[in-house]
Amino acid sequence: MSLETDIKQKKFRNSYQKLSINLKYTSNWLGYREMDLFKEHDLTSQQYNVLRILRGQSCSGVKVSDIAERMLDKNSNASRLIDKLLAKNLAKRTSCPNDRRAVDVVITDEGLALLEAMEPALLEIETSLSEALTEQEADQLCTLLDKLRKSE
Amino acid sequence: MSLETDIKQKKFRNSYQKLSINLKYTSNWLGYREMDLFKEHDLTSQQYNVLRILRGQSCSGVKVSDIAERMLDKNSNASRLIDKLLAKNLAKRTSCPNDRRAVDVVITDEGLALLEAMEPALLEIETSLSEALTEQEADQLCTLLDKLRKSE
DNA sequence: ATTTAAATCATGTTTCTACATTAAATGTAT
DNA sequence: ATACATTTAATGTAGAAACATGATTTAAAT
Repeated sequence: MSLETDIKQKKFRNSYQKLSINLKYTSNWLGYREMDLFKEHDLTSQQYNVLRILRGQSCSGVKVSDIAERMLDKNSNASRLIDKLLAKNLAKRTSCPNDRRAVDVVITDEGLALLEAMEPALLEIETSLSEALTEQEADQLCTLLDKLRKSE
Repeated sequence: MSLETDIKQKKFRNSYQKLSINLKYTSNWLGYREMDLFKEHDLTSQQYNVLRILRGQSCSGVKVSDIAERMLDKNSNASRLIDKLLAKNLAKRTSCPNDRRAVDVVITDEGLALLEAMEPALLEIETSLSEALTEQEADQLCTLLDKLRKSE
């Protein structure tokens, strides 16, 4: 369905307003698809996001402030998100010896296993996207999104 | 900045994973820009979204269920959002005579005036987007987003 | 050395979201 | 007409997010 019929709005002020609305709508649309999967594993999408970041640095551990910086949703409270992961044994905190303000967070084996377990379903979502867009189109979309963010 | 440097992730599983992340990241990026404006007028982006929907049907009024259906964020509690707008005199409820279950919501003059007052700043954001993308590119991006949502 | 500022993370509080439940009105079939 | 299901909106509640503040450690300035 086109955006117009989806949200029942016929006219837009200009191409950029339409783009803004479409971008948010499509991002939410995809978010809801993933959310079902996250819920099955008792994760929020933010918690998953943190786990993914931790896996990317699983050897060394990541400071809380670095996690916050890399998160897609900048306003999230990384400290509390990590509390949740801790409570589920998906991550662990280790105080950083050379800077006692900092806290290194590391993903546990259990956390890695959870990500592993979710992989097939995520791949399935990605495969379904590949039915709609060719790889070239997906790359092109990415390039346009990157370009959009260049504006001040 | 490219997505890779923004979120400090070098490698992606495939083009579609990268697209998923980029889509969410870019949507949030734009959302934050608008949020500042909304806050200045004591609105959340959801409340603004509802006001925009109401304006689109300002003559007739919109049922709560229709608002919920058209919202970008489907899970929002339209009923409570409307409470907030009511408390600020931006919308009013009128019970629907031919179906007493339904409640028609109408935007007030004050609501219309608020939208009017925000228009210049929103246009400014859109103008800044036009520095990054041509109109053709914006349309192309829209088309690709529509196409993406066709997948099941 | 002492003071000041900055960085880092945790916590308190308020508001919002997600989900289930309730309540009333309407539709439908017998 | 009655019974039962469905639609529509509001509310109760737990949990999460948003935002401000506080506590501790480090770095910088004088």
